[in-house]
Amino acid sequence: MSTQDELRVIALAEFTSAGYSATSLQRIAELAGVSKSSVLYHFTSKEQLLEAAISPAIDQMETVLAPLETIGSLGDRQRFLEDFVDFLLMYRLEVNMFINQGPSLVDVPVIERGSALVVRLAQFFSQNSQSLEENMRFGIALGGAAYMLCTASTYGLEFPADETRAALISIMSELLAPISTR
Amino acid sequence: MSTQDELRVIALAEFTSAGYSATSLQRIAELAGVSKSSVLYHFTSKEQLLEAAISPAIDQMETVLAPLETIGSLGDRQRFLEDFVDFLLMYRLEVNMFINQGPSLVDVPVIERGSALVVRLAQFFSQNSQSLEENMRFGIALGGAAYMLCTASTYGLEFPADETRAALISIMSELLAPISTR
DNA sequence: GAAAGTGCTGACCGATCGGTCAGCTATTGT
DNA sequence: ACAATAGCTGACCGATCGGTCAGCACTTTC
Repeated sequence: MSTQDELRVIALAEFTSAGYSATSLQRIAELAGVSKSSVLYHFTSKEQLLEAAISPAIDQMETVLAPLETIGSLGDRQRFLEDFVDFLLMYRLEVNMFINQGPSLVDVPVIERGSALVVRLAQFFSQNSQSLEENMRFGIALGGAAYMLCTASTYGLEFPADETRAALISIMSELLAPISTR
Repeated sequence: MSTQDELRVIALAEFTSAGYSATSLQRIAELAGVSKSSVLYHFTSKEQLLEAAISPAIDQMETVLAPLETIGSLGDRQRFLEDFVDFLLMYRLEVNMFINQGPSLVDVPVIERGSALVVRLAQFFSQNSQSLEENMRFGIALGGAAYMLCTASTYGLEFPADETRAALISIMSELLAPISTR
């Protein structure tokens, strides 16, 4: 793995566990075994390092959300939900970072791009409905999944991946059931 | 309201929205219209200000969790859930702070006190059970509620309090249903 | 009315922050 | 053989961080 990739991985892990502003470039450099100057050689600024760390996840989220408006049958919905859960599992660090620290990282372009996607997703799930409970179901499913997927590993709880996936699909489809069966 | 109380309220709001380490004492002082020295007169350190800001919530959580082990009937469980939801609503800023930033604030005494309470609560909901899905249901309910209660106000979504309460009780009791009806 | 205490302040401290820059070494292209 | 480029570094910069301290204004106590 190239130094640049290594730095991106290390930065993402630190940003997620300690918080973006609590993580110094010096700290990232030490964990990677290089100098702070080297970090700033590969990335022009701390903010650009953040962008590089989470933009692949936002790109993938864009792809996953692409077929959103064409969803028709219940099968489509189930398929979409599974794809979305797979996305959450694959990019759980980035998602957790975005969900938990996003509000404090406004004006970072990649964060705003992600926020727009979440808004679009939320609108789909609450379209033609002002129901408070349905909005809350969506928010709890999203925020809860993000929380669960990261604090589990933080607290040392290791779960088998496929079992986690099955449980997550089950819970989220239950949470969103009143919406998808309307 | 005394200056000390004002500082606590302002600090809590800033810590929650911008993050603990991203919030400077200077910023808190400016928002309160006093000098940074004045902040450090009322609170001996930034960490102690954090303690003062969220310890009332942890105290209340201790009170709410006190009857946990004596819960027997389904009525007890419903009553407990409602009390817990009321606690979440009353201290939503503190809970959000604790859930989202807790992992990065280890070794702060009040945070560890809160973590111990969450562990106790999680153990109650998963007692005599190693089921992954039940653990995830609890985590999603807790993390999702914390996320929803704060980002709702962050994104400008204002909901009537009693309706929010009813929806939250409904969703959480559904999420924890497989547990409480075992 | 002196003494003590409360609330608050500006000046100042060392440490650390993100970021710049000149220059070193090693590889690559011609 | 030589120039160019890539990767990386230490020295250094101004700004800001959390925190200390002497002292000011005002109120309370005796």
